[in-house]
Amino acid sequence: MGRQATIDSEKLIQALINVFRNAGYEATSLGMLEKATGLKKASLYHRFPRGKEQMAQEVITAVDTWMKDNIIATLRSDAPPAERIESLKHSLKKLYSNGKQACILNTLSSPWGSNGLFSKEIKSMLLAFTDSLAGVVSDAGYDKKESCIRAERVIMLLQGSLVVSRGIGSQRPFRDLLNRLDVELLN
Amino acid sequence: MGRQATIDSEKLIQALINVFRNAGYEATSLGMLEKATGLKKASLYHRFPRGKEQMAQEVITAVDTWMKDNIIATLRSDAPPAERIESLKHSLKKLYSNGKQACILNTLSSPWGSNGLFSKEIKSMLLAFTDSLAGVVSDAGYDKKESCIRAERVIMLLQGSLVVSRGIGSQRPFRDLLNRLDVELLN
DNA sequence: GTCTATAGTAAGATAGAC
DNA sequence: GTCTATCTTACTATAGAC
Repeated sequence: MGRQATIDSEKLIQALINVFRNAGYEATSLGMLEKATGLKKASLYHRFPRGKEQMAQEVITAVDTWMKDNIIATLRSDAPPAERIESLKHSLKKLYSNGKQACILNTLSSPWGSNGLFSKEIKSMLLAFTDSLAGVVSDAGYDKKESCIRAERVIMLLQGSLVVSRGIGSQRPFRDLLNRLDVELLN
Repeated sequence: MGRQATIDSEKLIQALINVFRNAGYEATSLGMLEKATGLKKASLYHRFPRGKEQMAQEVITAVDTWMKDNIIATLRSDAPPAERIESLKHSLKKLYSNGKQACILNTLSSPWGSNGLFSKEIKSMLLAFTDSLAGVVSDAGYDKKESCIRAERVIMLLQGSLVVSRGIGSQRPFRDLLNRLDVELLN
């Protein structure tokens, strides 16, 4: 066996996620990634030979996996709708540090018609989230069309609450939304 | 009189706005600004001696003025609430090119606790927008607390619809929200 | 697997001619 | 007021020692 890694890939990818989602792709420098991971540039290139672009790609992939394993899977479980929503609340609270962290789907998204590096993954995650959430509303007795409207509205409220929370420097909008989640969906 | 400017400051600032709001501050390069304005670096420095930072500052100021003169002033007029909302609809449609353009309050905002360059202005604009919108709801007969909740909710829906529209590459979420604006505010 | 050192490139910013 | 040319710095990326 060769030398041990000074940071396991789990913690490593988590450090990378935190930089990219707060700064966005272009604003993220290797210097920031060095500081966040405790690894020097050359070491980062050893693990990610294609550099910054590869790091961002693996970050997006890790987020996608986390979303599927946690958010989506729970929303598609066979628990009662109210329970699934309660579970979603806790996942979102954790994911966004109760409103202090931006959403990476927002900060890594690119301008219209620019074929951004992560456009495909971002679109796919937003649609999967909306679709699985609509399923919960549908299971609670609403028809398909109304379920889709409510699900998409809650996704917009979620993204908007993070934008507003960051903009005014208060976690309140995000926290308030979480407390109203069930009402917004099932009322 | 000296030589004439090849681009008047009105068009110039508009070109700068379009770059900054689509790319964000860090990702915006002088090269992009050269292309968008048709002016060379040195000419941009002639008009904005403190460079990129000053350009972004004047961009934010211009947006702030536009918001006050259009959105806020209209929302605070003495027209019937339904008319003011209808007017808001058209302002937003124009401001965001019917959902194709991101909101500069989102793309220029900085991570939590980072004392971003534009934090003060962004917060002030979000609060003024929310407050004036709450006034409309209040004039329609709702009590103060409920008016604030509805106003903030619509601001979040607006920001969220722009995030989702960009994320999935469709103007539909933004357009749908505009069509439901009056319902969301006045029920 | 991690590091120091360095090459190469792009960005922000300035000087001076016209 | 705008330009070309240049300076300086910061960043991405690589080479090679340990």
